Amino acid sequence: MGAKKGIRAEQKQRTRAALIASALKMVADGRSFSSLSLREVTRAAGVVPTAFYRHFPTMDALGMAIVEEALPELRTRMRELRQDTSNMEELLAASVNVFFEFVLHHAQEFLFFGREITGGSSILRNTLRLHTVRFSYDLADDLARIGFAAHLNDQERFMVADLLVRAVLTTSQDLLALRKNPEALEILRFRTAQQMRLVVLGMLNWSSKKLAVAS
Amino acid sequence: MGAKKGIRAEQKQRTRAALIASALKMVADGRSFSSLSLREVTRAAGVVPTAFYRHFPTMDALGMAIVEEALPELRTRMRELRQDTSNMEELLAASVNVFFEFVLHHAQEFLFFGREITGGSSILRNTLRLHTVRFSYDLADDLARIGFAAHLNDQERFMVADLLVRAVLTTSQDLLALRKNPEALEILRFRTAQQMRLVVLGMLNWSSKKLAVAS
DNA sequence: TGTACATCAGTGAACGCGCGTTCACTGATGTAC
DNA sequence: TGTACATCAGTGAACGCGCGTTCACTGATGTAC
Repeated sequence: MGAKKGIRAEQKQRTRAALIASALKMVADGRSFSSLSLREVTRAAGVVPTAFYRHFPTMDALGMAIVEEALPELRTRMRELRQDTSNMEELLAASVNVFFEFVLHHAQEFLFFGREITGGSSILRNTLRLHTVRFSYDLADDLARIGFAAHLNDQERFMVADLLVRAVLTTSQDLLALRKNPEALEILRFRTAQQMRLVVLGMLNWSSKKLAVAS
Repeated sequence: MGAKKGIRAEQKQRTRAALIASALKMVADGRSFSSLSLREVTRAAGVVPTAFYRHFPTMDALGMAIVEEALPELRTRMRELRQDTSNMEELLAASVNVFFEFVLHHAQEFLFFGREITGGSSILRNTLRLHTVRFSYDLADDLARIGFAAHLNDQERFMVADLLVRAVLTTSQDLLALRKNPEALEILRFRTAQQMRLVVLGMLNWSSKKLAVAS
């Protein structure tokens, strides 16, 4: 690993990683990103405050770097998963499992995302929302391609995808809160899979007409 | 209004309201609650910093006061709504409408809730999560009572209620972002109602068995 | 390979500023008689 | 009603502290010849 970048470049990259790791750790420990000070972050990373500016112009820029390092990977992972599964029940289970594993393996990053998608920095907030909408567009595309949603129009497919994405993404915070409790984690995983199946059931029975149900 | 509390008590209550209003305004303007300083809040409220302690021991206590003043009211409102509607389609439309109106009329409070349910103060975060779960339990109860979900067991009814509550509550941030754009607001309202109808459709067709669908 | 110069990641002192909290206070409001 | 004392919401000075950012610097790494 690490091509012939030179000793200086390697060391710089190590410091950059330490700054990111320190900020992530503090947010994962319950702090909000917008209350972190540049001095705290550099102190935890073991460098002097002014060294920060060699890597990022502002704290927001550091936050953006965290987003861009994890979310594109999850996006690719979820799309690939949907390329080669033909059974709907398997697809649902696999989606929930891959998502849960990814979140658990990137726990600090997801605590950060969940916190900051509604957080105090508008640039971070908007970037995270944009990434979320991208997941929904991807899923809407795949729904059209796979064929289960052929009886829906584009707007309706996006509506379904948006609901699925929201339902799954909002579990990530609960998921991480239950990280140390395998039993509760299984209950959440089961319920999330049930909810996705419920949505898919609704989709399969969907018609644009109103429900003709009265009590 | 304002019984015989005495001049002093009235003035104290007015200052307290000014502190809450100042904090809400700053959060609604994009700040995160945990980055607000006690001095900022008192400055905006027009009192001296030390006057704060006559009303709240800490900033967190002020945040808790905001939660307890709005969420119980919404809870009551939603429960009452579900008491006397027998038509499912009407019930869905009315739920979305009442929720949207309530959020739009308590815009600052909901910007605060949406921000702080994942925010930096663990006591605020946990209190907001508790209130959310209460909404789900209420809805699960009502699903059992109304009778559309008689073929589901308790766990399944909670699962459905949890999905509906999440789906609706997570729109509140988008809703508020679109506050000044009636056209986009209508699109969101329409989509949210569609999503609730989709979930209800899934519920009506629910069976605990796996989906027997392959492409 | 050896030398002389350039680059630049990280240093450390210094700055002015807003912070939360303490404390003794003031003076209008409330109460006991 | 009038008086004398008690209460207490809000004041204002003071404190020590951590903050972001500036600046001139050092010395190891990189490069040109």
